[in-house]
Amino acid sequence: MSTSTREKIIQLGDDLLRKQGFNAFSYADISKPLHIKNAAVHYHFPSKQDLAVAIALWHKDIFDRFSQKMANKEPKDRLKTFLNFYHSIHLSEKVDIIGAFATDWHSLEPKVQTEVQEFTELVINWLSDLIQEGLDVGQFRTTQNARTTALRILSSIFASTQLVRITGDHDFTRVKNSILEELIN
Amino acid sequence: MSTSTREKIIQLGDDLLRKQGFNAFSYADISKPLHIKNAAVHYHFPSKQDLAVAIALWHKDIFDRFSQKMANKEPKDRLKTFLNFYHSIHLSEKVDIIGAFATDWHSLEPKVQTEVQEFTELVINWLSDLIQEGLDVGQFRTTQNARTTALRILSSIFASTQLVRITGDHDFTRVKNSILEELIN
DNA sequence: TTGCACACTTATTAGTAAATAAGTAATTTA
DNA sequence: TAAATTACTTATTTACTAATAAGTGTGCAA
Repeated sequence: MSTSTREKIIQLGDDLLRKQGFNAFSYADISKPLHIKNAAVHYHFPSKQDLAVAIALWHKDIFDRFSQKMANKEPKDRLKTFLNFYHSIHLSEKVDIIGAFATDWHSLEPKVQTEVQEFTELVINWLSDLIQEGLDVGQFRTTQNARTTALRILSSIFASTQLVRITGDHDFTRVKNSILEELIN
Repeated sequence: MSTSTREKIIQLGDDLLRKQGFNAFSYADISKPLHIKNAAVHYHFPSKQDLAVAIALWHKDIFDRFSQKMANKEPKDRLKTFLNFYHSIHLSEKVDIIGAFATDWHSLEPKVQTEVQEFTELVINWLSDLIQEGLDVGQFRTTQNARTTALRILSSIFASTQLVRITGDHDFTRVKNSILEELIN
């Protein structure tokens, strides 16, 4: 199964967005490694904002498949897999897509913002459901409600992908473990 | 007491950095509102990276004065003031300086990175000390050590300034309150 | 009063940005 | 097999970017 040029552009764009920031990469950074011309990228995504929309949609798609695959797993394992996923983001020297979009928020067009908002709600709702389920079966403990706990877990883990760029590696594992410890007896 | 042009450039640069992102603003965005020429900005800060250094140093300076002013307050009040400070960041539609620098990390020169690292350690150490002190006097409870707790609080609160750009206002207060509730009996 | 540092402006440059128009070759469809 | 569609390239444009060289006026110091 070969990857289409369109798909390659999205993946490389995502990589650049999360490694350097949305306004720190250009179409030349995409066209050169793919050995195509600037205009070929514009053929698939007329504007950079169109590319941003496609990247957001791609993440929604990946997350949908992820949550379907995890549907029958128990809450604790779902959370662990989620945190391990962020660990792999950290190891690849990227930051989370939510944070990457958030810091450049005011340079994004409404159509991009809407997609990012939908993706973010998808993740928060998935996390909230997971936590509620864990509370119901007595696997988790927390004094906060499910959405608040979800927000704190999400913010802690995605901020960590940013923070450890500054403070260094060891702090990521520290935060990751503390999230689990806090929730699980 | 009038503000020097140099100071105005730093403050406006900081504003733009945290509203739009480091690579989303130009020297023209600074010179126009201040009614000076592009080259005047370059006179004070020859390169954009020099301006970034100055912004980081400015934050170190502000934080030093903040921590001196708070030195005699009890841990609980220090933490509350710290969280309220982030609330004001959120209200002014900015993100935290640490996150703003982190997402554009790979487009920053070493001299900038070093200053940002030093500022970040300053904040983490201040938070750690505050938490340790709170634990010692029985004002806080946590199963984690002080640095881990500091990292989780910092990441939660600075990520929230980003996250609520996407999800909306109400979630900020939610997270802020949950940080306090979790720590204080 | 001379001269020199300071805080700029004027004017320009070299480079890069996103974006588009027009052309081409290969494949698909009618 | 003619026509249209797809996936590009070539070539160019407009606009902006950071950065710099050279000049200007103002005020202070020797």
